[in-house]
Amino acid sequence: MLPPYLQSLNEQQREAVETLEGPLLVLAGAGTGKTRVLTTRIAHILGNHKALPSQILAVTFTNKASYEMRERISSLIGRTVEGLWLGTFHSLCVRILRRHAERINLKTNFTILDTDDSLRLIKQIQKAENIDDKKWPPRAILGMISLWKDRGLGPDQIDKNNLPNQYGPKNPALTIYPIYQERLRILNAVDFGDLLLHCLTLFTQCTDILDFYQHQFRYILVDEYQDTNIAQYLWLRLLAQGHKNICCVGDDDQSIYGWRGAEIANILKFEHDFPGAHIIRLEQNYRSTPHILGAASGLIAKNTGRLGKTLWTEADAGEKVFIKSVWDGEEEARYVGDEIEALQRNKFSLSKMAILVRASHQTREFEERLLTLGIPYRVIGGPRFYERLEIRDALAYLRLINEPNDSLAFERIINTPKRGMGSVALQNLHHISRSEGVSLMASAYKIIETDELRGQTRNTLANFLKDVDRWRQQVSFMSPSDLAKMVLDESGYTEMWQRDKSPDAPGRLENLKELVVALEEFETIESFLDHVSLVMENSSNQNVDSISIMTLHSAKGLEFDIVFLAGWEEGLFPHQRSLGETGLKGLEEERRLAYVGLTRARQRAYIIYAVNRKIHGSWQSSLPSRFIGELPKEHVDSQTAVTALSSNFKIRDVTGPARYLPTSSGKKSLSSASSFNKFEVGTRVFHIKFGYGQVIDAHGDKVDVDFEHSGLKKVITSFLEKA
DNA sequence: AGATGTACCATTTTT
DNA sequence: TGGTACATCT
Repeated sequence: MLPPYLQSLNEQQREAVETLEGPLLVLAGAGTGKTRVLTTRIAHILGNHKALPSQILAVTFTNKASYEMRERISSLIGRTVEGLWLGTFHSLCVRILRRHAERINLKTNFTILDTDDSLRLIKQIQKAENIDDKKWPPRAILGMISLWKDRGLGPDQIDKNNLPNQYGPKNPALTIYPIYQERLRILNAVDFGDLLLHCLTLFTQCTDILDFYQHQFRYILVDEYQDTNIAQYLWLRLLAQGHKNICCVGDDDQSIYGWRGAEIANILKFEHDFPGAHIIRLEQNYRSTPHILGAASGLIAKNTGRLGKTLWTEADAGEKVFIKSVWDGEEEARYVGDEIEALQRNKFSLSKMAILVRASHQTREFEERLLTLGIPYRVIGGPRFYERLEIRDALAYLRLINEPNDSLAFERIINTPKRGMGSVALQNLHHISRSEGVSLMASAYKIIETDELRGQTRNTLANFLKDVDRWRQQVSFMSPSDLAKMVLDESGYTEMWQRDKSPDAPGRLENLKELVVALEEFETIESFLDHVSLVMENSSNQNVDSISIMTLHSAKGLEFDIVFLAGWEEGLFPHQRSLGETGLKGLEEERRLAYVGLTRARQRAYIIYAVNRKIHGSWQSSLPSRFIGELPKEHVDSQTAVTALSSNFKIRDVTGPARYLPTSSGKKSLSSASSFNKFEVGTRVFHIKFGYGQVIDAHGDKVDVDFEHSGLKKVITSFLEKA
């Protein structure tokens, strides 16, 4: 008799769950239930008492995925599970490093720096080393260093004769990398990449520790294997050498993190790395309609070097992928907003819809439109709570209390609120810090013993140091939440915002309160800071039914009934920068991204492209994305012709920018009988804003309507419904 | 020290 | 277009 959780699986899924011994690679296409396989597998291992929770190591791509997996496992086996090693690579590495950091010359209370801090640090180094930050922006330097780290290379492991980059041999990242690592050590801090790198160092240098974990983890499971980078791959391979029970789930067609060092090659050489590996393919798609699946499959077939899967489904045909051409970004947002409202009227819930964009700045126009329409939305992966100015300041206070050598935190708050410690005083501290190789805090202690600073500045600095000392002494007597509240009050930070007359000051005070509340859930400041640096989702996940806006990258692993794919234009998607340097490789990754986007949709997918787009304040005309042309005709419903006409009409409306627009190209004058015939003269129509009315004149997709309440208006047919 | 003004350039994607 | 780095002002 099969346990109930196995009964509902198909043959391949069940095989993937039940093959418990030896290396296993599950090649799972989009929407084939790979996450389900992973959770069921863990439940199965636990249910059969094959292993204790602590003997299972499961790696997911996001923290959110971990939470969801944990919940599903609990519901499958009917009880909560404690002690699983379930998390992202990063969170698992933190867990290990917090135990053993001192073995590799790192203090266990290290701070985890985010990208912002890393950039500031690099900038400081560039200044000190006289490296032009115009020619070599810190972002580029950090990108280079991160890439090395993603490949598992420390500063002393770089092959100077074989630099894998486009910047050439004079690349200052080479100089900066060792200095950067040394500075991090002084700060007692690590960056994202270090988490993996230090963990690797730990495993290779301390064989007893590696032994211990190799023994402990009897079952290793990895989700989204196609997006592991070399460092993560090495990490996994080391740990898997013990029991060799590693189960990786992935889809080469959904590899979209090549730019971050992910290697599809990892999935291709799995058999080689783990001899005797078993391979299972999941090809039955349970998510999308055949039209959506057909469009996506046709698109991805243009890529070369695929492992190749043939997805199929038993679902009913459903609707074709809908392609819509619009005049510009504004109309795009308007169109999407109107569709959303129409769908809402048909009882679709907002939480089942998503707007997916290529680049995060595209979210803005949609946000504005949804705000005016009063449609609740949330931007996934957008500006986050913990990235707000006031929260970062407050966190800096906590960081400094937790680790006084965290100079970046020190620098952030030494003059916030204003204490009269200006740039001159700070430069003095930096000078000492650099020449003696100590932190800013330590430099401050030194300088107040001297006459380097003016009397008053010296006093304020001395007082600040006393304050920090006092706060540090309270750590063991107060809860993190109470301590934070006290620190914010005593430092004058709260007061600073209370005095501030600007309109956003009250909101900031609210956020600070929210931070204090959030802290209540944590036992130590350190655990809270870990949470902040590793967990990215917005804390304000209200229960309001709302539509999601996000980038295609953030949409990975998610699914929605209705998906709006916006901005499918050459240059934007595929993005110009992905084409330039990496050529075909870049293009294929963009195509996989398009594939990921399409396959998020269960019932209906819209693809939208604008004929004109504003870039850096000036208008540019754009061509439809080549991906649109690559979609099999039988699976799409295109309205290109309608829009060509609409462009001509709209030029009259656009006053300034219209000058820069090209005259319409011949290609778009193809006619399709579909949409604008619907609204012939005399048709009774409904308009969202103007209500009911009658068409009195029609030209192209623009019609004159006599509305019962609003009078004569010229409107676009896409706003209209037949009444 | 801090506030105000001006010139310049550009972020594609994120654990 | 809008953010930010630097220069100049009070």
